[in-house]
Amino acid sequence: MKPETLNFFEKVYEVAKLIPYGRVTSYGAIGNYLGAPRSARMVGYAMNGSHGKDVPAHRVVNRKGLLTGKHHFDGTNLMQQLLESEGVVVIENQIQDLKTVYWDPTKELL
DNA sequence: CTCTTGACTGAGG
DNA sequence: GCCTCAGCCAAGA
Repeated sequence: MKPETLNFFEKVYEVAKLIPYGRVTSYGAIGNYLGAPRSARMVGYAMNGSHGKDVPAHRVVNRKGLLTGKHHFDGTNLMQQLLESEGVVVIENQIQDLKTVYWDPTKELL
């Protein structure tokens, strides 16, 4: 049995918790930090189970800065509202100045 | 076991 | 910069 697979979900949660206030990152960045740059979809899949945990899933978006996971939140604009509350400018599910608020764990956290 | 789906990404036109 | 195609891994039916 490969414990790494089981840790994968937990690792995703840990990294998500490490995201600084007012910053966002991409699924691929987290996956890359975990050593699985090709498992970006799995990161999103893992986030699917982040409900009920202290994981700021609203800070995790795709590489385009698009809030693709907003449909998984209760409200229709909850995810966007949370980000804007942290100082992140979001328009129509699209993060503005992405490179400014972008946070790469492999560069910033390393 | 096989097929489908998904909170993705990179490459090509 | 935008659109489309293919690759990727895991879970559910």
